[in-house]
Amino acid sequence: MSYSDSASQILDIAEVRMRQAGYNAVSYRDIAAQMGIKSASLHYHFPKKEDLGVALVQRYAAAFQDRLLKDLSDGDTPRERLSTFVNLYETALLDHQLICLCAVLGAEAQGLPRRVSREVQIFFTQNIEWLTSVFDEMSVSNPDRAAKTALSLLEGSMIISAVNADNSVFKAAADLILSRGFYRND
Amino acid sequence: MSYSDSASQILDIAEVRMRQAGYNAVSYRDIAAQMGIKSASLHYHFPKKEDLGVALVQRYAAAFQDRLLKDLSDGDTPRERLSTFVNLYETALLDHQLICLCAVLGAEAQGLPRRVSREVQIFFTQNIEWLTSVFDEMSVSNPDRAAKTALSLLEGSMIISAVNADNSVFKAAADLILSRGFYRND
DNA sequence: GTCTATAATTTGATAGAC
DNA sequence: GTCTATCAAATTATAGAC
Repeated sequence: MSYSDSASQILDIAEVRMRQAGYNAVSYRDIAAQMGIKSASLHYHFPKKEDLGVALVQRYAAAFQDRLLKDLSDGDTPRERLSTFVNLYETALLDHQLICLCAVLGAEAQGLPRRVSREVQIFFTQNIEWLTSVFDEMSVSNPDRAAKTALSLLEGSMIISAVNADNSVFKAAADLILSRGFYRND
Repeated sequence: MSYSDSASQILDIAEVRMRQAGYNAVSYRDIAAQMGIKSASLHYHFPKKEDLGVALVQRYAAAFQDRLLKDLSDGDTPRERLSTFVNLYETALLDHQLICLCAVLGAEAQGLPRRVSREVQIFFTQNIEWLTSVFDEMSVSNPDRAAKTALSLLEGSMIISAVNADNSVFKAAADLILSRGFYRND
């Protein structure tokens, strides 16, 4: 999926706002104002808000995958790949002070158009699958469990860190995921 | 803080909707419709929506503390107290299919009135402090770190479990928190 | 405490010209 | 692709009667 310059700019503005304040806080009027155009023009690119929401999550998930592949190197150990994964979340929080889009939308999923919440579900599922395969290579006794807890740690700690303005919460989560104790057998 | 019957009912309805779809998805009109009264009447109890939001989080946090104290027994070991804490979250998710109110509001905190987001912050901070004291009694090497990761696990896994309609994510998080490996030294 | 009436604003959305 | 013009609906909120 590729977008025009205008469509990309719409998605850029919408993404920032949505990651700060949620789906319902994003309005065509505000986006258009930031772009210096009229809100009616946005409907040319995304006829319904639902279309904008779906495109946003799809682009976000694709960009996440792209970035992950670019940051990975051929000779990386499973543990290094895990670290790269965690770093993607860390960069978003520390450099851009933004929570994961899917954490925000996931929290209000029952109020979203189904097409949007389905994309969020796909993002979580793909992340869990990717993490499971990494933990599997690390010979963790229960890779699926490790993957689910690791993703929960990242998403949950982002939220608490942002609210409390305390990055130590995220760092504690990231450290735990990368610690030996995390994937050691019980 | 105590509320009249009407105020309590308003808060009840608002809480369910907010935990499903977020702050902006709650409207005076919808609440009034469910109560069989007019939306203007709600302003007698909560003049501004911000007041409703603040009252909601305060009541939620107080009810959480009350329930925790009631569920705890005098002879409980630290480990049993931890289990009781986790059970509060588990009950909300499994029995009522609701995410923690503060997880939802925390995710969109940057778009909330400051008085509301401050209450969310207080809830998180108090939970971390309570958990820290429990982990401290368990002789965990870093109780603060354990508390922050435990809360992150609970909040994050609730969101993912709800979106994916897969309670195994929450169970994996709960199991990890209560496992020996979680609070073992690295 | 609840009502009627009303206001001001915002919002998503459409039709049709350029 | 963007504009003007317009709309219907929703939303928060207030004033004043009952």
